[in-house]
Amino acid sequence: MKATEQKARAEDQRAGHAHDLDPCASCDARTISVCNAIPDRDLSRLADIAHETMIETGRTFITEGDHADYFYNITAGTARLYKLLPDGRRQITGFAHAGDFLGLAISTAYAFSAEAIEPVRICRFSRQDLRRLLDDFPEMEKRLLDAASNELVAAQEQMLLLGRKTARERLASFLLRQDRNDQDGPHLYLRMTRSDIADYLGLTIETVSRTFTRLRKEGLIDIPEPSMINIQNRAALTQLAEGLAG
Amino acid sequence: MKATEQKARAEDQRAGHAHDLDPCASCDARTISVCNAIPDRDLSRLADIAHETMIETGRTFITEGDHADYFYNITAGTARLYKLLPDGRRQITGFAHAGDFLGLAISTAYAFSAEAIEPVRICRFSRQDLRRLLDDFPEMEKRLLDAASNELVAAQEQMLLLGRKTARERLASFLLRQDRNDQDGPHLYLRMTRSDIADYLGLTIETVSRTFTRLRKEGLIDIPEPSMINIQNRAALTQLAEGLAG
DNA sequence: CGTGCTTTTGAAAATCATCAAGTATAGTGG
DNA sequence: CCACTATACTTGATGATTTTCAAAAGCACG
Repeated sequence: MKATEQKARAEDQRAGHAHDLDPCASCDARTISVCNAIPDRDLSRLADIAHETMIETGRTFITEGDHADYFYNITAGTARLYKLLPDGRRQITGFAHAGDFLGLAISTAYAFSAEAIEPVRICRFSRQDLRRLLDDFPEMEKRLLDAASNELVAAQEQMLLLGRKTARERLASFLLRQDRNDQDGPHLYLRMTRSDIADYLGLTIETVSRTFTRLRKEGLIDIPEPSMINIQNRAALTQLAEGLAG
Repeated sequence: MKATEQKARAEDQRAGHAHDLDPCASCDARTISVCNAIPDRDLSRLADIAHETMIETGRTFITEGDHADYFYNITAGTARLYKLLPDGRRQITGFAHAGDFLGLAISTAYAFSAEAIEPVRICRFSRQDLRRLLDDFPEMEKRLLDAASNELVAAQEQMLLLGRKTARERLASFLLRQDRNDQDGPHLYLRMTRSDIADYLGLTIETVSRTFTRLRKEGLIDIPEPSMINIQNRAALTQLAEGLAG
């Protein structure tokens, strides 16, 4: 075991994660990630090339344009993925959660940056190591293809939102999507700021705020605090998200 | 050989394509498509499950929401891929050319519709047949993953365009991208209408037309006829596409 | 030479952005 | 415990880009 790996292991134990000889076997995210394609008896192969690290809130761990030497698997937390224009305009292309992988880009450079918006735990693989692993476990390649296909579908849905939906429709779509993904009980907790939401939906923070207020006044949602939303009228919100309401 | 396949073969010969015993071996699109992952000696395996068809201009051959039973490989022509909102608003998510594959969606339904905007030749595979082929030729799965990764990068770039670029910047980006893809000599020939361009860039046809006119008056481009564009000042257009110019 | 379609151009309207305060909320240090 | 600061969020007034509505011009086709 390399020193860097020992360090990562130690960090992880401080974070309160018990480990036997095979950290991948006890990984919370395994069953929901591409790693599940590796059979139990071969998990040590995976652990040998995985490098687990904690990323504190606000830290950028992938930078658009950098040489894409590593592949990442998020095992806890949330990251925002974004692209920048030279003058600072930002487009958030998605939010990554436990089970998501990043850095698939075949090209030599990352196509986006990734920054933790709450503490994130990542598993890092070098591209070479991953390539060898994929050669030995074709099932994992299938999983990656499935995951990439799903991301592509989500990206197409987002293009429809950005290109053709109004601010109200964008917010309605966003809330319903968040609600579907994050099942945190009756409330919907937004892990991102208004600024993140704006840059994700192609709007400004003012428009996001105003639109939330309007949806609240119309009784479609309730906002007990800025990052907590209750959906009050799901039917109306759904109609709105599909572009069927004023 | 099944009757339907004989019919397809016959159609194809009418279209002027010579065939030996193995149509995949003589396919113009093979070298630029995922089919290239199949070694020459196994091409008959591919040909056995492929069903080649001509699609006339204007015909929709994939409908969003339909059960995704088939996988398609475009071997000639151009198709527009789009999503619709119930009230008719349309977002074109891309244009597919020879070598592109469609219908990767893992989910049971197609996420978009596909319509020929000039005569298109497609190779159709049933999902089951393809699955078996992929199991036997892991290299093809790798190719699909590479292709999906590239599509994902393009989709993220398009999200930046739709969410954060002005009309001028969108048109500049569009023209440069088209120019990079279609190397038809000195001119850039647009295969799609203004309406298609508008629905691809999240604009209206009027805005597209006005913006083209303005770019022409400023000397960045020349428009000898509506579907033919000459880039006059590539540097300025590039600056504009990156958001660095007024 | 109409007829229908695409494209272009003009004027008015609307949505959303920008500019500008003002209000919460959380964290810090006295 | 209370200012004090920093940050996020909200709200208001104004403005600009883009859309909508409308019509004319250009082209292909029968």
